Amino acid sequence: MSAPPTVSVLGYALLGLLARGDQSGYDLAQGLKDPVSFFWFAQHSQIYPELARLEAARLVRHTVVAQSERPDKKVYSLTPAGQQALESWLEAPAEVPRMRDEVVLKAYSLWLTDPYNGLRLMHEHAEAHAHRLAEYERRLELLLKKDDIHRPDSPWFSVYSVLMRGIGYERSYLEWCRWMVERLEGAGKS
Amino acid sequence: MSAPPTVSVLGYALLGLLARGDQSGYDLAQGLKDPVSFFWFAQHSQIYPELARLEAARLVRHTVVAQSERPDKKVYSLTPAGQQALESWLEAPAEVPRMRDEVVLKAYSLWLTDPYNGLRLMHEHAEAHAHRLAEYERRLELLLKKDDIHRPDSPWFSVYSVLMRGIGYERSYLEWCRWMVERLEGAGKS
DNA sequence: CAAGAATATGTAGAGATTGACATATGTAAG
DNA sequence: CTTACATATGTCAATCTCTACATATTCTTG
Repeated sequence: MSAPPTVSVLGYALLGLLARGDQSGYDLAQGLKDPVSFFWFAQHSQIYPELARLEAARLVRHTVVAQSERPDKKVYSLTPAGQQALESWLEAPAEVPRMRDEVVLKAYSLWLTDPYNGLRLMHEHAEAHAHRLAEYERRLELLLKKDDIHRPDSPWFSVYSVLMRGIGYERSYLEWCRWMVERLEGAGKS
Repeated sequence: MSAPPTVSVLGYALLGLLARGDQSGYDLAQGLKDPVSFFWFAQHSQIYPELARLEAARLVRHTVVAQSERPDKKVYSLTPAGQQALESWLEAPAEVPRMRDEVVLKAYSLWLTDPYNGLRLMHEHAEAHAHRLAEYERRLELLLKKDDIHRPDSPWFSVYSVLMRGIGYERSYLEWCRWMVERLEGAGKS
């Protein structure tokens, strides 16, 4: 009768990555960059201790793999208990996510300052989101060539899912930035 | 020659709220709920210490106001230095916000589990976002009756701005949830 | 051969955040 | 009269997160 191990959300993120294949902490840190970073992220300094905790809870285990051309690495894999923990988490309801967005927070005080400041801010971020959107759309195009993506039990379906959310997010953000630019330009004859 | 006081983002959120009018810590906690909560939030246990820090840095000051029908309160107001700090922050560039969204993180592992779990998750969140969207749209309607909202130096312009972002966000989230439901229903003949 | 970049794993300290605990007043409902 | 609720302000401990520090290997570039 052990208490169900308390796993942080980062822990579940790592378990979810490991469910797609065994990886080292370094790989996981990279994996949290590429497609995943827009909905979860962490530094390696957070990942290594978290892996140790997951291992102490017997949700993952590792084997040391010697590499001739690189430093040795610890390759982690899910245990059955880890798989089970991941599935229980998936079945549990999730809070409606709350976001913290410093740009929108600035928008809330933009009335205090010269419209030019807002204009600059919105131009910069329009560019950043346009860039991300283009990148996500490029990936979607590649992804659509697979037919696996339509089967909900395929990991590619999940990649497809989160990519669609990323595109929706970036598109709506970009639209907002452009709307802001219009508004601020229309009035900013200073 | 004092070093420029380091203010947390929460600190700027509070300064931004105080720029709209003097308030108590309790009021600020409420203010961080209503229109603001979708882009920033904090508990009162974070707000009171932060106000103390802002006051130590001379960016705000307070006066105790006795109330006959309620406990006394401390009403905070911006100092000139606080106003200045807020404006400097507005002029500084902002990082492209990264989000942490547990729902999308779950979507990334949904391929591991019965489509029914995903379906339930997406139904729940579709409802939550539809509800928020309706609320924001209701507020927008009220707001559009004001004509102040078109002047970028009016606080109502800023409310308009963040409301538009909120609507864009909720709308794109809702669309995604519904898209997910379609996908999962179409395949989930188990 | 020296410097830099990518791989690889960790620790330490500071700061941010949450949830629980703590206290006090006044009003409204039962 | 008792309970619950809204107002009002705070502290504490645990956890999460970030930045910087620390070390070691191998390959590539100059």
